[in-house]
Amino acid sequence: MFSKATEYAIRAVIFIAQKGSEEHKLALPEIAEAIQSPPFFTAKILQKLTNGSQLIQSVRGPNGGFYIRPEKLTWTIREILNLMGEGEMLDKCVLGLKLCSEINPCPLHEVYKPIKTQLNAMFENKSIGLLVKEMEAGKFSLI
Amino acid sequence: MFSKATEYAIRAVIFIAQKGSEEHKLALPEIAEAIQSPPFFTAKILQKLTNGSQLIQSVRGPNGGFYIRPEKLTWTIREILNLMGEGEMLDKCVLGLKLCSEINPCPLHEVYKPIKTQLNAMFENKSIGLLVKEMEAGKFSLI
DNA sequence: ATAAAAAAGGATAACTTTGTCTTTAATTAA
DNA sequence: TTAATTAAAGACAAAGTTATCCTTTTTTAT
Repeated sequence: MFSKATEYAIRAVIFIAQKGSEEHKLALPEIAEAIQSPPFFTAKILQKLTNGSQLIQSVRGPNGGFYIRPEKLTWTIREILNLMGEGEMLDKCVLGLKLCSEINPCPLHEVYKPIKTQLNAMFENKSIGLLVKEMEAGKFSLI
Repeated sequence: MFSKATEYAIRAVIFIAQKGSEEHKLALPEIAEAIQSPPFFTAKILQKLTNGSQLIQSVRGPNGGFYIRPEKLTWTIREILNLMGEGEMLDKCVLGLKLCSEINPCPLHEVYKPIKTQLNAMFENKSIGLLVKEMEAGKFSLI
């Protein structure tokens, strides 16, 4: 459904939100280990999430690492998708038609419409903070 | 959601089913034009759909081209996905976790479950023949 | 038979994604 | 102030995807 990069991004953000804080930053090797992702590649991905939007924070040097500011916990998966450049996937035609729309629908348009609505709802309703809370409840895993 | 190759494959099959027959085969340029795909690339894709499964038939030489046997009209989009090697996408974890399952769920597993069910139903219920009938009803487009 | 038409098959190129490595810059602790 | 630590940045490599071209094979019509 998504690229590897985006999958790693979502998992990393959830892990950082759950285990990190300004007082206890998480270093790259720990993150990559936790979400089972290639460390150097993960570094590149995290840069996308720090640079413009500062969805996550990074600090260099000893005891440096990554953490997320509490106010960012209201952000949703959808925001991560947007930052990774895959947000539009949720708007696009399932058959890749450029012109697919209500007035010029592809053969799957009508069936896919309610599913697309639910996909959008899923990614827009699940905030990072909510996911962390659910993780704390002990039910979920990142590997 | 799917690769370009798979998108082209689905569109091509629908077009061939709708406009072609053993008596009136469709040549590659006509197919590529109709579904707005790159001709040479489309040729490669159609080979995948002829070779093993013979989802579509091909005939070389003058008046040759592609068509689909009537008995193949009961096949569904899911079969096309399988032939294109993307069928497993419908079974996989939305976060790409290898171990995600009912007993080791990822944070999105529960929300995604009913959506995945609907995606599977969509691709397994829409037979090629049904899609053609809906196209005939005049509502749908392939470009 | 021969020429033309069409797909099949193979080679290759362009581009993207994924992944790794090295150097640089920033920060901290001693 | 110095050394160690950590992310940032850039270069690069490997693999996969998308796309094009060329030659071969098959088939048909003449």
